[in-house]
Amino acid sequence: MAAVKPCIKPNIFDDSEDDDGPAVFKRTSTSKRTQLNSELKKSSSQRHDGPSVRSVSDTPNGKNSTFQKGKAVSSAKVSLVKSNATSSNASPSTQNKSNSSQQNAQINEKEKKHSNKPQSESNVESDDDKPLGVRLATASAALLKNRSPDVLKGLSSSVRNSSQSVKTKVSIKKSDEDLEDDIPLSSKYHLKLSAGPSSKNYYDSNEDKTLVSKLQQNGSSKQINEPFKSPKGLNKRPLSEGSTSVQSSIKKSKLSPTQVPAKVKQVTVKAETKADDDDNVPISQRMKKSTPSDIKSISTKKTTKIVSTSFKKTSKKSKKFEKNSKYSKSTNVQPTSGEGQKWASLVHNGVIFPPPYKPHGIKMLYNGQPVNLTTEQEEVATMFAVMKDTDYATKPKFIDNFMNDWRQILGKNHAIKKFELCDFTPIYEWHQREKEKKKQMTTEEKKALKEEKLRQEEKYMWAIVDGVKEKVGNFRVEPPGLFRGRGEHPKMGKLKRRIRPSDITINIGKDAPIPECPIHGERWKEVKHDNTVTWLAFWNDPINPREFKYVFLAASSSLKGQSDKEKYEKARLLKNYIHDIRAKYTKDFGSKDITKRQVAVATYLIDKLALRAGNEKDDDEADTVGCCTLKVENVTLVPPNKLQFDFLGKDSIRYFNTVEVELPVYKAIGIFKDGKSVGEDLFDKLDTSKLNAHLKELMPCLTAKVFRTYNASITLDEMLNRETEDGNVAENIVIYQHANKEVAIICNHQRSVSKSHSAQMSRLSEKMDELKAVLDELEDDLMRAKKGKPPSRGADGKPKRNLSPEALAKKIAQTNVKIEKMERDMKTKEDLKTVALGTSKINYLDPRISVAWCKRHEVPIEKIFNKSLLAKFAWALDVDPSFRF
DNA sequence: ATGCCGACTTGCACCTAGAATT
DNA sequence: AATTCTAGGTGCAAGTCGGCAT
Repeated sequence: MAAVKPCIKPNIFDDSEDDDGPAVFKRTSTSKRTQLNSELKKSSSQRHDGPSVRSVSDTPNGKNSTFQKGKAVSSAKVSLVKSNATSSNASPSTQNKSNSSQQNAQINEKEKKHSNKPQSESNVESDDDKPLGVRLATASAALLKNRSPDVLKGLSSSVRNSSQSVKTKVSIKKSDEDLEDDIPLSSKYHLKLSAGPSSKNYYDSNEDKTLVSKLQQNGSSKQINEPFKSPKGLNKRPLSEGSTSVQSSIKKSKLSPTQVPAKVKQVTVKAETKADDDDNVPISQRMKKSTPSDIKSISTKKTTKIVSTSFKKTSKKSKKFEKNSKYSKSTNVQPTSGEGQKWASLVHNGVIFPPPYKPHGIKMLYNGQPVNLTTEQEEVATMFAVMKDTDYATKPKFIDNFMNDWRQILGKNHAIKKFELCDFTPIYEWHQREKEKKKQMTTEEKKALKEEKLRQEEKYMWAIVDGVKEKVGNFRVEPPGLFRGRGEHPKMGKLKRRIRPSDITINIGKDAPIPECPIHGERWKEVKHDNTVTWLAFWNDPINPREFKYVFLAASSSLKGQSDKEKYEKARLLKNYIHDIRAKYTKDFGSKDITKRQVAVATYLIDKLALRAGNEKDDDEADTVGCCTLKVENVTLVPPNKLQFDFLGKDSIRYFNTVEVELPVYKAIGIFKDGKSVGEDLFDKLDTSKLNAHLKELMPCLTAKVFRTYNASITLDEMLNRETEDGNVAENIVIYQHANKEVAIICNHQRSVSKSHSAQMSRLSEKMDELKAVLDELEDDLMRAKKGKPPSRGADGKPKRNLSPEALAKKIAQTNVKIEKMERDMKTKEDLKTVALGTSKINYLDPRISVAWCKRHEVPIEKIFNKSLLAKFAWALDVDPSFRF
C-alpha cells in the first residue's frame, strides 16, 4: 500500500473494552450530542488561519554557534570499553517464555481473541508482546562496573585521541562519585536483564530463522534482581560532555517529509479496535488491507459496534471508579467530529499577565562602585543576580548571552561594559532577604496572599468547551527572565522579554465574548475562531520567534483525555502488528538496499531500545540526538556483537548503554559507520519523515514514538500480571512500583540526585548502625539471660531490666524486622535516586492497565494515582477489570 | 523532495505545602 | 514546635509529527 494513507484518527478504536458503549466523554453538565452533530456539518476550512502572523525574527545573535562549534566531539571510550565488555560477555541463555505465557490464567475473551493471530497463536503472543529490550537485553555488567571514570567522563575522547580535537568542553567538575551516578538508567536495566537465563529470542517465531539462528539468544531474566548499583555518589548527570560540534557543519537543515499521508482528522466515529477485529485475518493481509478501509472512520463505526458488543458480553464493569469521573459514556457520538473539529463552542477569559516589575532600588556594584540603573536595566540585572547559586551563573555562554542582551538595554554609553567588573551581590542579598521575609510570614498571612492570588486568577482558570467547564492548563503568561536552556544550549542566558497583550493571539468561539484585555490601554494582537485546534491563546516565543507558546486546556480536560486514549489505543493496535513488523525488519537487516537496511536497523533500535525518532535540529539548539540523528561516534562496536550507545538525548540527558544485538545489526552498524568520520550521521539515508513514512506502511498511523508507548505499557502489563501474587495492598504497591521503575529505566527517564541525598543516606546508615548495636546488645543479653546472668549495663551505665529470654527473643525479632525494613528502604532510595518514575506514569503507561490491575487485586486506585492523575485519567477509571493492554 | 510552520506531547527542575520525624 | 523530607503541582523547555508551499 502506498506509503501514504490517511491516518485515522483513532476514533477508530473501540472503546468497547472498557465500557459498554462506545465511549464518549461525557461532560458533566451538558451533553455534547447536539453540538456534535452540528460540528459534523461544519467544514474545517478554517484550518489555515493558525497562528500566521509572526513577527520577524529578531534574534540578534541567533547565530551564536560558536560555542557549540567549539565543542569537541567525543566518543572515545572505545578501547576501554571494548576490553571490559568482552569480559563481561553475558551468556545468552535461552529459554523460554513459558513463564510469561501462563501468567494469566484468566485471560479474558479479548485476550483470547488476540491470540488468534496467525502466527502468534499458541501463546507465542506472549513473546511478541514483550518489549524487545526485555527479551533481548544485554548488557555488560562488568563493563559498567569497570568503567573508569575516564570513560564516563569523556565521551570526549576519541576525538581527543584522534587528535582532531579541539575539545573544548567546558569542564565540569566531577568527583568520582559523581561518575557513578552518571550511569544511565538504561544501562542499569539492561544490566540486570542480561544476566540471566532468558526468554527466547524474540524473533524466533519469524520466518527468518537463518538470521536468528546466527544470533545468540540472550535473555532477559527478570529474576536477576540486582540492578546495577551505584555505590555512592551524588550528583547529576553528565552533561555536555557528549556530542559536539563537528557535526554542526554536517548537519542538514531540517528534515524533510517525504510523503505525508493526508490526515484524516479526528473523525468521528469510534473506531474499533481494529485489532480485535482483524484478528482472524493473517497479519500480512491485514496490513495491506487495513488501512484504507478500517481506518477510515465511518465504516469503522459499524464494525466497532459489533465488535464491542461481542466483547462486552463477558465483561461486567465495575463502576466504582466512575463517580469521580467527569467523563462517561453517553452516546455514540464522538466528541469531535467533522473534519478535524475539536470543539463547537469555546468560551474563556484569555490569559493573565505577570505583574509589572517593581524596582527595589538596590544598587549593584561596578568596579566596586554603586551604579544607577533605570527600572528596566535593574530588572534585567536582578534576573541575573537571583540566579547566583545556579550552575547557569558560571557558564560562559550564559554570561555572554546575558551580557549581550543586557548591554542593549544599558545602551551604548553606559558605564557597565564588562561582566568581570559587575558585582550583583547587593541585589542577590536583597533577594535572599525577601525570600526570608516571605518564609517568616505567618500562616494566616500566607493564606491571605494565596487567596488574593486565587481571586485574581480564578476567572482565567476555566474555559467552557462545548458547554462543559474545563480547567485551563497554563493561563499565566510567562514572565520575563533569562532563558534557561538545557544542556549546552547556545541561547542560554538570553533575555526572554516581557510578553504583552499585543503579542498574543486569542482563539475563542465565534459566539463567545472576546476576553477583555487585562492590561489597560492595550489590546490583543489578534482574535481568531479556529475550532480545528485546541489552543486558547498563543504568542511567539521571544527566544525563538518562529516558535510558539500555547495556552491549552489542562490534562484533566476531555479534549486531552480523548487524545490520550487515542494514543494508547494506537499503541495497543501495534500489539497486533508487532510480530510482523519485527519479522520484516529482521529480514531487512540483510537487505542490499542500503536505505532499506538503515530503516530496518533504525526501527529495530527504536523498538528494542525505546529510542526517540530523532528529528534534525538547528544549530541554535542544544546538540542532542535521537535515533535518526545518531552520529557515528555515538555507537561503538563492541565485539562480538554488542553496541555501546553514548549520546545526549532529549533535554541533554545522557543515554549510555551497551546492548547485545543480532549479528546482522551489529554488522550493519559497522557498515554504516564505515568510511565516515566523527560528526557524520550514522543513518545517512534516513530522517524521521522517511522512517515514519515507512512505519506507516506497516501499520496505519504508526510512528516512531508509538513504540515507546507500546513497550512501556506492555512491560507494565506483563510485569504486573506476572509478578502479582495474592499479597496485601502494600506488597502489591511494591510490585507496581517495581514495574514502574523498569519502565522508567527502559525509557531512560532520569532525574538529578537531590542535593541532600548523600546526607540523607548517611543519616540512615547511622541509624542503621544504632539499630545494629541495639541488636548486638540484645543478643548479648539473651545469651546472658539463658545462662541466668543479668543483662549487661546499658551504654549509660544504668542497669537494664531483667527480661526473660522469651521477651528478649521477641525484641530481637522486632529489631531484625526494623533493620530489614530499613535496609530495603535504603536500597530503594539508592536505586531510585536517579530514576524518575513520574514521566512514564504520566505519559507512557496506559492508565487502564493500572486501573484494571487495581480492581483485580483490590488495591485502591488512589494508592497508584494521585489526585491530578486521577483527573487526567478519568477516562480510564471505569475500565473493565479484565482489561489487558 | 525539502523546508518550514504549526500544534501538540513529553520531560526535567524547581517550589511548596504538608507529612513525617525529631 | 522545629526541622527535614517528600509528593505533587507548576513552569517552561524540548521533543514528535503532520501538512503545506515550494
